[in-house]
Amino acid sequence: MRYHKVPDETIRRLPVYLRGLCSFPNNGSHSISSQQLADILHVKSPQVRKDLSYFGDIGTPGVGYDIQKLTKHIRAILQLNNVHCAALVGYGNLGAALLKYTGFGTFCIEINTVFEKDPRKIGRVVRNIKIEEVSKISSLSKRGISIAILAIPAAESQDVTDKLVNAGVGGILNFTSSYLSVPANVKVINIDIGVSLACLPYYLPVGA
Amino acid sequence: MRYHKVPDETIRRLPVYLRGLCSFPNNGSHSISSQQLADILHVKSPQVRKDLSYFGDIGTPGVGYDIQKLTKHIRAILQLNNVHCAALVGYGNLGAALLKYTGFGTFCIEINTVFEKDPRKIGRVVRNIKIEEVSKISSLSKRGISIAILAIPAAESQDVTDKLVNAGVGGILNFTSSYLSVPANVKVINIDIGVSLACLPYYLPVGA
DNA sequence: GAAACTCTGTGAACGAGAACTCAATCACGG
DNA sequence: CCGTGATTGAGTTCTCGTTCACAGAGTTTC
Ligand SMILES: NC(=O)c1ccc[n+]([C@@H]2O[C@H](COP(=O)([O-])OP(=O)(O)OC[C@H]3O[C@@H](n4cnc5c(N)ncnc54)[C@H](O)[C@@H]3O)[C@@H](O)[C@H]2O)c1
Ligand SMILES: NC(=O)c1ccc[n+]([C@@H]2O[C@H](COP(=O)([O-])OP(=O)(O)OC[C@H]3O[C@@H](n4cnc5c(N)ncnc54)[C@H](O)[C@@H]3O)[C@@H](O)[C@H]2O)c1
Repeated sequence: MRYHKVPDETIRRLPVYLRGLCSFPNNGSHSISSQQLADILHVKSPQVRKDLSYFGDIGTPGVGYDIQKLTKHIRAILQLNNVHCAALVGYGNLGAALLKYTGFGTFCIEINTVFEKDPRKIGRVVRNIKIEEVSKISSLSKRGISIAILAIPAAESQDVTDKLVNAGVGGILNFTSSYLSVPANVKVINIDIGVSLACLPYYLPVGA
Repeated sequence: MRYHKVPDETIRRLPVYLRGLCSFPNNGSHSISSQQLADILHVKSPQVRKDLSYFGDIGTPGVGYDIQKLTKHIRAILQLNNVHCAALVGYGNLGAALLKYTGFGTFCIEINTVFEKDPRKIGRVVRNIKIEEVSKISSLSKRGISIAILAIPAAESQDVTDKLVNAGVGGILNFTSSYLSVPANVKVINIDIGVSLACLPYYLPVGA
């Protein structure tokens, strides 16, 4: 399923809608209006309608959106209907935290592969996953894994990225502070915690 | 120092510029052009000039930007000239990773306070920081701490946020998946790892 | 010291995304 | 089966941010 031209911002909101729908109190009614959805998620209701309208007529005028149908529809758009396996590269401070986290299941994503460079960590088993050495990255395509999470030092990131791309990985979540150079058909999403934190002082009252 | 009207996007790029300047090979030349800076950071050169021009004449035509002067200037804009102490709330998987991380020093930010709810963790000392109980949050204003990092379960986030705001905190880095309701003078920056990860499958080739 | 060259700063054009508005649509009750 | 009320979907406007283009300031060269 691919659609004409959908803003990236819309895609970013879809998982948020999904989470909102899950937590919506299922008191009798089977449907939810764009206004109710907007209230939960703290966006405006025209925003919700516009976002959803990119993907065809999902709602019914006068009623709203059928909760189950909408949920399934959003999952289909995001390709979250079947479980996606993801590979974690770098089992350090951050990598360990991500691996222990169980919340990605909401989005049908499961880390089931871990790569490391440090020989002392290779071979260890965490949450039933055996930590493998980085050279095994090339086997990702065979295993049908096309999502990777990068949690290694910045200096090594481009090198490992190239290996991931060669192994057929199509989406990378990058916690590194480096810019990753990838072919056009590979999607990188960056999370730069340091930069986000560094922005905060700007907004503080002067001298605080 | 406060400026007329600067786009949030510009502020978000300033820490990136800062990091780029630090890593710029200091081979003889004391200055750097908007083009060179743009190349390092993978943005366009007019973007760099526009961003910097919001804050007055920093560069010199025909030459570029004096590296030292520019660095100091950006630090001043972001209020990163003196060290900011930050409080971490929640010493779980993610909190522990953040506390161990040493990279925030680049931006003059230092986590020096940790709050927990779990009695088994309270009192422990990590990296010379004694983990305190959440009720101590109210003492933050006395200690001159106005930045907090939220790494606790979503269910508790609004409650703790209210306490932080009452204690005079003006900036919150929120790793929780909840929307935080705060007064207008408090800045919240959200990092929702789950949502970022959930976006990736959309961009994969269909059926991958 | 003038001419040629380099690079900044900024107003103006452009584009993307958010918010607004309203006609078309559907459920429901009489 | 038609009128009423609710709510969607989409065309339009508005806002924000990026890109462009060029005038002007500074530097170097001869
Ligand atoms: N709180 C945080 O932990 C935090 C905050 C902001 C940014 N980051 C960024 O996230 C990344 C990871 O941070 P961290 O704190 O977990 O670092 P870390 O040093 O604790 O862990 C890095 C791990 O990657 C492994 N590694 C190194 N090179 C590798 C390679 N080529 N292939 C596979 N594994 C390799 C190391 O052995 C180590 O276990 C860094 O880029 C860091 O800047 C982390
Ligand atoms: N990889 C990750 O760890 C990850 C990924 C995505 C999102 N998150 C989000 O980050 C947050 C923290 O995740 P985590 O994995 O570290 O969870 P965690 O359960 O490991 O840690 C939470 C910690 O917060 C403490 N806590 C609970 N209530 C508190 C309160 N009121 N005051 C102070 N401390 C309190 C708990 O005692 C615990 O130590 C969650 O909201 C989670 O959804 C984490």
